[in-house]
This record gives sequence, C-alpha cells and structure tokens, in this order.
Amino acid sequence: MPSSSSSADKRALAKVARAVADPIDALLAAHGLRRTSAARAVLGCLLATPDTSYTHAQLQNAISSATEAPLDRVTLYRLIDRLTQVGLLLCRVDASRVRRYQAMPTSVRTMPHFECQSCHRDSPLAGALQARASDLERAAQSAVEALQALGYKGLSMDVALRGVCADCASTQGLA
Amino acid sequence: MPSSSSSADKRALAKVARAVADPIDALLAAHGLRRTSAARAVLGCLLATPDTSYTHAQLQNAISSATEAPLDRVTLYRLIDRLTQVGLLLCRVDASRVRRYQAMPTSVRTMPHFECQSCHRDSPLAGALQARASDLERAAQSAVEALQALGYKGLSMDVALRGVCADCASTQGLA
DNA sequence: ACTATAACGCAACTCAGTTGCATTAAATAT
DNA sequence: ATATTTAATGCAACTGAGTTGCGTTATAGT
Repeated sequence: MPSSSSSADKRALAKVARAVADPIDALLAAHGLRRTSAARAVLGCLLATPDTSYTHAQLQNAISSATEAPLDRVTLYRLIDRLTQVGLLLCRVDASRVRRYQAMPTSVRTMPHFECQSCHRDSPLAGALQARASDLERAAQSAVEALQALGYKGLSMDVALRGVCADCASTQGLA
Repeated sequence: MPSSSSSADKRALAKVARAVADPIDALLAAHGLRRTSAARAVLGCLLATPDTSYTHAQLQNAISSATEAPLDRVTLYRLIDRLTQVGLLLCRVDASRVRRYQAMPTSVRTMPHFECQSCHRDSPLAGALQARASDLERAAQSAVEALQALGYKGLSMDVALRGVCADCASTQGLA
C-alpha cells in the first residue's frame, strides 16, 4: 500500500491538511464549495456571531469594511444562496419582507415572538408569557429531534404570534 | 327621554339597522371603517374562504373578476392595510417574501410547517410528525390564550421549521 | 342638502432580489 | 509544474412587491 502513495495521494493529503487547519475551510470543502476569500469572509463573519442575523446589505457592509475587498452585491447574493442550500446558513424572512441570514445554530433555541400588525413592533414573548414560551420551546425541540431522526439537516424553528397588541387594540380598534 | 328621539337618533338607528343587516357592513362600522364597495368586496371574499390566504395580486384578480369594478392596485394595498391594522385580517410573509392575507381566524388552528432551504418546498408536518405537530399546537393554543387575557386582539400563531429536507440532504449536502 | 374627511385612482418611485454574460480563479487532470 | 475544467466573480440591466404624493370622489356626521 505505501507504494501507492503517488503524487495524487500527496496532493489529497495536502488538501486535507490545509482544510483542517482552518475550520472554515474545512466546512466549505466538506460541503463541496470552493474556498474563496468571499466565502471565507462571509462564513467567518456569521460563525463569529452566532444567533445574530444579518440582511444582505448588513453583510455586504460588514464584509467590505472588515476586509479590503468591496465584494459585489450579486456575488454576495449567490454566495449566500450556496451556503444556505447546503445548510450552513439559516435564512428567514422578517416582518418587513427582507431575508435575514445567520449561521445555522447547532442547538435549537426557540425564541417565540409577537408581531403587532398595527404598530409593526416585533417583540419576544417575555414576562408572564415566559412560561408559555418554554412550553412552546419544549414542543418545538421534540419536533426538531423527530425531523433530525428522519434525515433532515440543519434545523431551526421559528414561532411567531401575530395580531394586534394591547396598546394598539385599546387606542384605535375600539370594537 | 323619548322626547329626545330627534332626527339624530333616527339616523343613528337607521345606520345601525343598515349595518346589522349585513354582517360585513357591521364589521366595517364596528372598526371605524367606511363601508365602500371595495371594502365589502375584499372582506366578503376573505370571510367567505376562511383559512385561505391570498396575495395582493390574487385578491385583486379575485375581486376584479367577481365584481365588475377593476379596483386599483394602490387602493387595494391601502384597504388591506386598514383591515389588517384593525385586526380583521391576518397578514404573514411567506417564504418567497410576499405578503399573504386571510380573514383573522376565530379559533387558533396552528399548522406547523417545514421550509426546505434547498428545494424551497413548504410542507405541513404530517405523518410521523403529526404527534409533534399536535404538541406544538397545544402549546401555541395556551400561549395565545395567555396573550388574549392581556388584551391582545385577533391572534394567530405560526410555527415554522427551517432547514434542509432529507431528500436534499442526501442528494448534495454530503457532509 | 352641506361640509369635512376617509377612501380612491393615477403616476412615479424605492428597494430587495434576479438574470445573462463575459471574465477570473479554484480544483482537477496531464 | 502546466494545462484544463468549471465554479465563482463582477457588471449591467431587469423584475416585482410594495410605497409616496397628490388631486379627485364618495361616505359619514352636521
């Protein structure tokens, strides 16, 4: 077997060595993506701030100011698409219709939130509702585990309540 | 007091009579909205098909073909806004970033669904996941009740799972 | 009937995201 | 190491949902 360690094997080893040196490169390679500077920058930025989501514009801004490469709008869109499709990123559409991206969380932490359709505030369920939120989180967790058992990858859960908040309801909707 | 039944009282009565004659007019009046043909058409259409959501374009199309009035794009947008703000409509943003509207449901029926970030399919949790979905629904129900007790109006809940489905994960994301 | 103003309709605009295509640079094969 | 393949980039032009301004119409209250 050692006799078969030709130049091909050497290069494969070198590649692996290079990849594992940087966990970001390893992730990119593991998902069949090329290790470009843009991909490293985006994934690096998102992995550095878990549970934080960015819009396309915010990401472009963050990358461009951090590195010296300006990074084209469209390139970033397509890069984000690729990272999302392989499950490295989590993408959701917020209440104002813009996509927000973040590193796919490893543990499923659900934060139920309420969107008021009148004042358009989006607030987490807190205070007296904390208990309900916990119930929801528990139920969500087991649903996610069930999906994972079925082969689903990179799961996240989002629980949104919608309606008119107490403030707005008392102010105008005097029904 | 009967002596005070002036012309004002008579007209108020006439208004109420007119309103209660048609439940849609009653709803509009109760929420401080004017009873225009457009408002009647939209609310009528949505109330006639509960649990069914329409995009702006679909609504405009439905209204324009049902009635003979073409109904302006912008007018429909603003009408929808008003109906949503008073809690008569439920608005959510779907995975493709377009708003979907429906009559605010009276009972809170939650249908947990899964959005695949690779194939972009949005499917309800069914089959083996039915049990988990039910758990989620129950937890959601009690959260909604808690909010209603606090004065929130017209509540609805949306539970979304996101990730890469088993199909897509096995096909490409060979990580 | 008279008046105030909510609702309408049109045109022009914004903003997030997309498509086509030529160019560059990783990854692979020689 | 060099050549080849093809993934990824960058630019320009485009799309489609939703918004804003403003003059006009029609509903609600006097």
